[in-house]
Amino acid sequence: MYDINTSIGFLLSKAYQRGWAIMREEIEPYDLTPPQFGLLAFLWLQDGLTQVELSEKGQIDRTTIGGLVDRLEKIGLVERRQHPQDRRAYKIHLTERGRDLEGPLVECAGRSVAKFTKGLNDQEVSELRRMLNILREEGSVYEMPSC
Amino acid sequence: MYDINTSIGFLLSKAYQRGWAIMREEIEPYDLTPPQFGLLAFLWLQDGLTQVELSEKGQIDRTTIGGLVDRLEKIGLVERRQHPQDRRAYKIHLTERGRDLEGPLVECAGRSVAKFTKGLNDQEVSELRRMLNILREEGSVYEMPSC
DNA sequence: CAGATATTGACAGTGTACTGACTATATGCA
DNA sequence: TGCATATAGTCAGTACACTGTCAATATCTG
Repeated sequence: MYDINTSIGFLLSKAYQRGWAIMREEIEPYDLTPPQFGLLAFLWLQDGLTQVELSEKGQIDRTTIGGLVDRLEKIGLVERRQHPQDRRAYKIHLTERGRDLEGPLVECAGRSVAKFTKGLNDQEVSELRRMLNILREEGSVYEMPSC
Repeated sequence: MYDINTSIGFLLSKAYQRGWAIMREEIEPYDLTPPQFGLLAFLWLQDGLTQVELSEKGQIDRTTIGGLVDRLEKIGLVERRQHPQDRRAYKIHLTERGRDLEGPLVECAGRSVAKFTKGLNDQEVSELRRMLNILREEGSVYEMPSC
């Protein structure tokens, strides 16, 4: 008999939802959601990416990026600037406020992860990270690593 | 420096999305989505639950259940029946077709998990299941197990 | 029994995620 | 150069997932 309660997919979705909710609560004071935080985090690593570049790095659909940028632009954390070489594209830039938020938001993220993984020790978290990294890949990355 | 690419939350969301997409593709012929499959799976275990009961078992918001039931009802896999003791509530029942789909859909689920976890061995999958079970809990379950 | 309180489900609104179609612009090739 | 093709971003549509609110109905308490 099939018991969904032990299904990997079901457990994954519930763990994901709990993590999302914990993070959401932590960054609530900044009026942000976890995906919005994620997009900011990619810009902290490298500013001035186009929406397609953000989409590729973040493995997020193009149309979803559009909405995320809209909302972050509205609250003044990023801005769209014309791409100098490509008139179809925008370059997404952090505003000063967007840059300044890196410190406090990274602290929020730290607290969220701590709360979320309270039931696991450090070695288990590393192991989890390793397995999730395998699961998120399309497979092709590992199928022909040396060709 | 904060690198979101190694963040548990980020990896979790990407693994979840890939799992969702694989399952979606597998059950596409039945015009179902993974959450709809999940709801059916709870009814295969126990038919005739109310929306609140489904919501609790599946850890899904009440309002989300409403929409899922709407869609499953529309394609004729479940039906709402009046609760005999409580005029506020419905009992959600599988139709014959909803029951008959258990076999083929469980096979789809098996294929999906196999494809999804191809990069992990059986022992790793067990370990993953154990960790996800810890992560999805609110914590309170384990804080006072014997009080 | 009557009034306070809780519960069931619906609805509106927001945000994420994806599909498919579309416009505008770049690019590659004959 | 000029046409076919590809790419960047948007929009419309669908489905989750959650919040907050509301009406109808149960239940608890005095």
